[in-house]
Amino acid sequence: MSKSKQPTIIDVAKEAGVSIATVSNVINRRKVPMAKETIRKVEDAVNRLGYRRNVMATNLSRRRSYELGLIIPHFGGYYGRFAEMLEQKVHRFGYHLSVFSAAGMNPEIERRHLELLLQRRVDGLVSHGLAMSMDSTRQIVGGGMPLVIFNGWGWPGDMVKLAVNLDFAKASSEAVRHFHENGCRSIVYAGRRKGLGANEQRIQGFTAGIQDYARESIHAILDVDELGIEGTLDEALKLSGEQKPLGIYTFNDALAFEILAVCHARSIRVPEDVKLIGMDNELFSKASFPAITSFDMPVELQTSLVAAFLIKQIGEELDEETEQLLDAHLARKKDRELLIDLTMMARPSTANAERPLRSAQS
Amino acid sequence: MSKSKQPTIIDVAKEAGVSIATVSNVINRRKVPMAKETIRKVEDAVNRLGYRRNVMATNLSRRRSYELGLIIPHFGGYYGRFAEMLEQKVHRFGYHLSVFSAAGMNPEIERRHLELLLQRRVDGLVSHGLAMSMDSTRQIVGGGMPLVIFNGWGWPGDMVKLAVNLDFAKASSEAVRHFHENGCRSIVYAGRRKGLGANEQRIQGFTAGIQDYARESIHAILDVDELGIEGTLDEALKLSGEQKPLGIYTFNDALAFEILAVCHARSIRVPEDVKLIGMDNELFSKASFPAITSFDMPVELQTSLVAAFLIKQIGEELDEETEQLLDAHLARKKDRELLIDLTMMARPSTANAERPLRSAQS
DNA sequence: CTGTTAGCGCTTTCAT
DNA sequence: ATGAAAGCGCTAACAG
Repeated sequence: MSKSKQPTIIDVAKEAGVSIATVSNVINRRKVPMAKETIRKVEDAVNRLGYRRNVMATNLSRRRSYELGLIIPHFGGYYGRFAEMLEQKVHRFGYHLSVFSAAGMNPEIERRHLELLLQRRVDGLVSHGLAMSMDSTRQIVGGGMPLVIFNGWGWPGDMVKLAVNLDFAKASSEAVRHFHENGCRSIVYAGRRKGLGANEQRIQGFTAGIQDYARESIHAILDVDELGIEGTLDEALKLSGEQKPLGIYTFNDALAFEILAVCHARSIRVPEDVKLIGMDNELFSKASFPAITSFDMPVELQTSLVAAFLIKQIGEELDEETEQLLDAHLARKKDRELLIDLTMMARPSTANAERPLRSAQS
Repeated sequence: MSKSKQPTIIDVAKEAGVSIATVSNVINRRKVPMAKETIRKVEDAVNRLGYRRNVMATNLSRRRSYELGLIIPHFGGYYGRFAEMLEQKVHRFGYHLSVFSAAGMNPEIERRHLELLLQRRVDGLVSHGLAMSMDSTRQIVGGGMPLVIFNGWGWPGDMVKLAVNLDFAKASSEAVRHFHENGCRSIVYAGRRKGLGANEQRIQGFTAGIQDYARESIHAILDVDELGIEGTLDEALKLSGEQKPLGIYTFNDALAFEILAVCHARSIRVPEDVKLIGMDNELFSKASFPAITSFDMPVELQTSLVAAFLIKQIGEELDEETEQLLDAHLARKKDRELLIDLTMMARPSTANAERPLRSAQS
């Protein structure tokens, strides 16, 4: 047939008895007027030959890749869901999403992925706040690459146009209130230093929450990376003394879960003696015993906003609906940061005999 | 400076005062002899301009993409780890991996991803056994695309050259034995119909295990999709009658975990009354209370084999070490299927007062 | 409505 | 050791 394996646009043109320009036109469904008959002929030829356009040639010619890159720390839990949703969102605008996992923030792998993305000439980038180094970012953005960060704090305004962040601070404050309302007389935050910005947001919100709702309670901020699981629990217990019940708000569900296991092992009653609140609303927090109160992350909304903003920044038109959604949120952004509320899922781990559960259930 | 944004090889050539062919040569570190001075000049120019080669042009010219595609049902747990590891493996051979999640086996999304992969002219494909339809597969493989399946059963030999599968059947048989050795007098398998091939492998191994090790015990195969979690437990309990303890082997850890929660809620003692074995060795199975016995999946080995075979099929040379690894395993493949052993992680959920834990711990 | 043609940025003979 | 030139497959003016 032809030289290489797959048929090209030339083969199709020949088969259909038209020029390659015409083939290109019908393939791309351009707005140029074409004879119905011609369209049919071309489509027939395409099917007969099993023609499939070569994206590399297309993009080279168009000087656009219609590809967006996403860099996340790993594929698990929230990030995996985020990637999946974002892919769907950008697809609506005709873009494809290339997802890269930094394999646990390995900087070398991160650089490699970033480099590849750039060599691919992606039209835009979205990155988790921790996945990219300041250096890489500055260089890239300086080169004019549209970029939006999610869950990133402390980025200089000249580098990042917009960060779409989950409001961990607010959620943390709510966690304190929830503990307080459910009778906790001592409250601690068990954080992860390596959670970096996300951890700091929680600390900030926790502190504010204590001020606002539970100033008189015993409270503390503990570092699990330093104390270990058991050590953290020991310390919390020691601090609380007779001031029970003790509320422990953790960096994430995984941590809450581990603490719960230790409680079980030591016959510490949850929620009677210790109440637990996690973060992420992982499946196991719902299915554990007792089920753990947690915060649900509105991935749907977050990815919608990220996609909308990025697409717009690239210079594409948004549909009416998306435009409005974006505007509505952009209106209340402060300082290049868009905050998205988390939803508390109250569950038995914070139940109180005298009070029914409040907030969203599951 | 130049017309569009990014500098091209032409700009570099101009800057270095050489021809583009020369630039191409030094960039690709070809074996052709070049003057040291020339190399230096070119590299300087590259750095000065911040040149970054355009992959689309490169690939178009080479008529190869050096890109491999991976299709998985979703990014969670095992699959996410698989993707991450495979990416590293193929990178050693100079290939890049594009990962696509079929978003829970949505066939429309699957087709879209597949189509894109083909339009990108990937050099090879690896797919989860369930992620691709027979139709797509036949068409693609017929077109000469190298493909390797992992965890797929029942693929006709004309379509799939090799399937690299985890030996769920063997593991399931071991689970039965483990239950039996730890005193279970009734044993059930709680499966998921929608687990398809993977579920059938488990059923097959479970049945064989009963024959081999526990013929006299009460046993049954239950379908959780039909009975629900509670229903499954009820049924298992009813069947077992006075024949305690009851061993429940589940399709995966998530399921075991849910059953455990119900046991807690009903004050059924684990492992005294009910013993549990899961599959996947998820983090929460290790951290739950009691920790759940499970099977660890050797993702490292599996991805190594998948990568090695695929790369070889593409026609690339393997290094000595990889070649040997592949040969060693290929030697004991039967019928286009390569089986990989899982490792049991015995934990308290199957503990027996009279017997210490056996097998690998954690 | 359809065809001609000039690129897109890079690789790869083949000369020199 | 280096360069000229012919593509790779497709898009997008621009003519007709």
